[in-house]
Amino acid sequence: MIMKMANSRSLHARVVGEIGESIVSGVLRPGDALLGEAQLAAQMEVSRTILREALKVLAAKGLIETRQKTGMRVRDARFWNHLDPDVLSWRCASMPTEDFVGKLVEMRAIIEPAACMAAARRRDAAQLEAIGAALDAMEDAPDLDAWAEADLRFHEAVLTATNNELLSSLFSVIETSLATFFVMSARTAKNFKYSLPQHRAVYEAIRRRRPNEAAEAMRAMIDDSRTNMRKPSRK
Amino acid sequence: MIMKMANSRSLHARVVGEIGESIVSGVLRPGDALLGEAQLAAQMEVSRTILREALKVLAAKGLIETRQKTGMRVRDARFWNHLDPDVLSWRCASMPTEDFVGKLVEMRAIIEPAACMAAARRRDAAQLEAIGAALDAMEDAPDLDAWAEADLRFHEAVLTATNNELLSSLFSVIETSLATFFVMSARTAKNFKYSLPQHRAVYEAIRRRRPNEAAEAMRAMIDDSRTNMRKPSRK
DNA sequence: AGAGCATATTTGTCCGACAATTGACAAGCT
DNA sequence: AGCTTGTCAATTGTCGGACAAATATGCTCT
Repeated sequence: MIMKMANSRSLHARVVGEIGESIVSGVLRPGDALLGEAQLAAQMEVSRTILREALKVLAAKGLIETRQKTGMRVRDARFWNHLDPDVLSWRCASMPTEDFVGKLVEMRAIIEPAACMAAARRRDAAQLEAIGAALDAMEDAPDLDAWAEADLRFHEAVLTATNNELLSSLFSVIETSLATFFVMSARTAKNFKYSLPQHRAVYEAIRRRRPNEAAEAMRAMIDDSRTNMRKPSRK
Repeated sequence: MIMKMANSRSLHARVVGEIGESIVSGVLRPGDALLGEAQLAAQMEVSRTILREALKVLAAKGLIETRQKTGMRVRDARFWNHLDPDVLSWRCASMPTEDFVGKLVEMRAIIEPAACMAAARRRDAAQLEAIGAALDAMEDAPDLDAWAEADLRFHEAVLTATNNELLSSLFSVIETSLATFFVMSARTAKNFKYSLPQHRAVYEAIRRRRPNEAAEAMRAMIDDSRTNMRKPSRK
């Protein structure tokens, strides 16, 4: 009686997740040798075929390297695709370090104001509408979950409105940063809409096609959330 | 007599490259259905096992999705991991469009000044030394190839000096952008060192720990390279 | 002791088989 | 007729075994 239903994902997805998380979270350190394919497959209770599919995916993300006879080793962190959505989420699976949260916020502070500027210049009507719809959903959000969902949609819509898919691909970073922020500030669930005016300011600046104002409004919003995240550690 | 040596890479790497490039370059359009695994494997002259390893990697990059019974389809471009080093390089394999080059430069203009600022604040002695070494190599470069190699190292060293691995992971974008620039400006191979003073200015600002000066110097350098890239199309 | 060789171990590749999923179609019921 | 239901078939998902290729290790011979 095996309870495989723990994760409904396909087998190889489960294996990728387990090993990937072990590596990114530091259980397996760079330079460590993974046991051979055969033993690893047995330990995970999958066939070698499936394990190898998973290993190829991890290798594509830069997490491991494999050479014949020597076996597989965890690569040094500087080779990892840190921007890969999976790598990011694995990194936050076990409560992210304060250090990492700081790096996420730094990325937001670099990306989002610049994205607002680009969006204010190049957004079309439909893209503005998408941002507005997210803003409305934030305003009508009955609880923190609904707010969080709409908030993510807002920031994604802004990225999309830049019409630069390289920029919008960075949404996974913003997503991870915001998700972390939500769990860290869950206790202050009472007035979770406090940042609505700031979001509205961003929307208005983009609507009126004012790049500098949009960037400035976004910068203010990020600064604000930065200080709000420091509060818990101050107590 | 099969000439497999065309690409010395392993089989699955070759398959990943071929299919990935077909998708990213537009030969296969989003929504297109790939033939079944069996036929595809036969067409590529590899076993289904190898093909499947390749497909999993492509799926991990967001390029394809696979469902039972339906088969495999190319996903919409908005799901692609545009920042994945492989995806970036595939995109430039067949002469990148002017539109894409513009997006690459926009990314540089966002990332690198911010990175210079962070590097000026947080770099340690060894990281400064790495930047300086790359600068020296640029100065001593005998030809364009040596210059290009040192130039890449310079920008990578700056990214590394930010001590934010998320930021340094964006090097693949800068790398692609610079590589494109080198091939587009190959004709002006005579005075290929014209940007040396600008690089030196960046180095000096980082050495003296002047964030704003460093960012400004980098901005000037990017603006300059932007105009130099427009020249060919002006004629 | 050093160079070269034999060997064993590990990954790379291939094959054939069966299970699971699910779109499509046909049959039957209301 | 329209809807439901059940069967079928096509495709991916998973498995195990087999052999090839590469190479670290240790042995042998000089």
